[in-house]
Order: sequence, then structure tokens, then C-alpha cells
Amino acid sequence: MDLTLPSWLLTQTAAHAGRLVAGGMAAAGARGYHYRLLVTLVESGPASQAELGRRTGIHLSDMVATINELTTQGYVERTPDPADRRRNVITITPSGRERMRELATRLAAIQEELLAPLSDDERAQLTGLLGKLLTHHRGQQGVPPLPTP
Amino acid sequence: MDLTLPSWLLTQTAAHAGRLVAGGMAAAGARGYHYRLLVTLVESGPASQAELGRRTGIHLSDMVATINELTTQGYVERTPDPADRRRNVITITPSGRERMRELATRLAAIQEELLAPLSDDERAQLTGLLGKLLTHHRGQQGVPPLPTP
DNA sequence: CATATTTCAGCTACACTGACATCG
DNA sequence: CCGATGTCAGTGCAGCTGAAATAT
Repeated sequence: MDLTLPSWLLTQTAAHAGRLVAGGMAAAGARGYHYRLLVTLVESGPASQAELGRRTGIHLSDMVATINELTTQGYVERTPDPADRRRNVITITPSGRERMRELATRLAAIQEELLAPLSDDERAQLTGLLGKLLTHHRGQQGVPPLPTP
Repeated sequence: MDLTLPSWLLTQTAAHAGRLVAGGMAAAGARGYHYRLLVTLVESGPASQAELGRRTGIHLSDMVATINELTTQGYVERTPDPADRRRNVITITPSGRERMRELATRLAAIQEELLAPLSDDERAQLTGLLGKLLTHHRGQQGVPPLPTP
């Protein structure tokens, strides 16, 4: 194990972060996709499934399942778009907004747990470096172009 | 999408790193586990499957499959331990050592691609911060205690 | 005709769980 | 009996592919 291989450090740390996040979400009966979708709906309003896929980076096939789950829980509504009958318009409900805040609170606690050993400066460094990597690889190849306003 | 949520930045960057690694490994007919196991065998010698699981952080059930794959490719050998008939001793073959070097070369190129936008100082910062997170969470809970010498 | 949207079925990699038989 | 080992079957999340039906 080359303990300095960046890709290894990255995937291992992310695996741990994923464990924390998945655990926290599962404790609330949710998954990461639920939070991602709810946040996006709050931030940029109702949209078609295809549009939401572009905004969140969630694949359309996974969008279907995620929306199914959130509708049966009453957090979003799926209504056909009269202007374009191919589309469904996805709208967040009031309880969906509350759900989003609940999950956000849990996630904030998880960030604290994850970043516990780092100072504020170090946390800023880390997010800066990761952001730099992400914005570089976005537009190059493969990385979903998340902010599509 | 909170673009400053550390856990999100982390998992997204790791997802991209994972794409690069999995792609590079697949192009050679390998997976990440193959490299991890071969490197560990080179660095710390033959061992039982349970011991290798502790060293690599790979689960025992996945170890079985990984070793199956590597044996059919002739990169490792699985021989029963006469001293403890529960155990198999896993040994790397000469072509396994060569395979390891081949995968290491590919991985090195992938690191370059991944870290392209970062200066040498920034790369050191990143690995330092990730290492700090990893060593902190190891021994706390969940994280596999990788270096078990 | 081509393109866009939704849905379904399935797949990969990695991490993990539970059960079982075997052996020390 | 307890504990460690190897094996098998299966789960889960995230990410992805391909095909089909429908509508623009």
C-alpha cells in the first residue's frame, strides 16, 4: 500500500466520508441522492427530470428511482407538463423543504465529524484544493457539468 | 448543490479519481483490488488471506474473489499451509511482480492526470491533509487499520 | 426525419453482512 | 466450547449503459 498515492488517499478518505454520510442518511431513512435532489429543488426551483439530472449530476435512470422514493414519502410532486407532454415537472412540497433542512442539519454534523482533526485554515485549504481539481476536470472529460444555469 | 460541502467535494473528486483508476486498470484487464493486493505482497511478503485482508483493508469475502482472479491469471499462488490447515498461503509469482510494476506505471500516469492542475506544493498539501484525516479516523471507528505489521 | 424526455432492466466497482464448515 | 479461517451468497450506494416508448 503506497500510503502517499493521491488517488488512494482520495478514495479511502472519500470512502470514509461516504460511510459517515450514508450512515447519517440511512438513520433518517434517506440516501445521498435525496438530499442532493431536495437541495437543488430548493435552490433553483421546479424543473423537468432531465433538467434536474443536469443540475444534480444524477443520471436520469437514477432520477426516476429517486423521485419515486421522494414522491411516496410526500417530499416532491410529479406533475405532467401541459406545455410539453413529454415532461414531468418536479416540485418540492412544504414537508420536502422541512426534510431538506433536517438532512442538511445531519450533514453539517457529519462535516464536523469528518473534518475534526483539521483547523479552519486547513479546512479551507482542503476545500480549495478539491474545488480546483473538480473545476479543472469538469469540461475536460467525464465529469458532469454540474452548474448548468 | 452546496459546492463547498466538504463531503460532497470529497466524494465527487474521489468519484472522478475512481473513474480514472478503474478506466486505467480495466484497460489492462485489472481492477483496483488487484494492484492493492500485488503491492502488499511485494512489500510485506506471502501471507494468509486473513492477514492480507488486514494489510490491504480488503474484506475477506472480496479477497477470495480477488485471489481467484489473480491465480487464474498466474500472478499469485494459493497453497495450503501445512502448519495450520485452515490457512492458505498466498505467494506472488515472478509474472505477478511484473504485473505489479505494469499497474504501478499506469497508476503513476493517472496520478499525473488527476493532479494536473496542482503545483508540487499543493500536491503535498493535499496528500498531507488527506493523510491527516485518514490517520485520525483510523482507530476511531470503522476505518480499516491498514498498516498492521 | 432527428432530437428530447421518461422509464425499465441491468451492469460495474467497492464496501460490507451473514451464514456455514473447518480447523486450532 | 471458543475463536480464527476460508468460502459462498447476497446487500447497498453510487455511477453508468442500452433499449424502448412517447412526444417535440
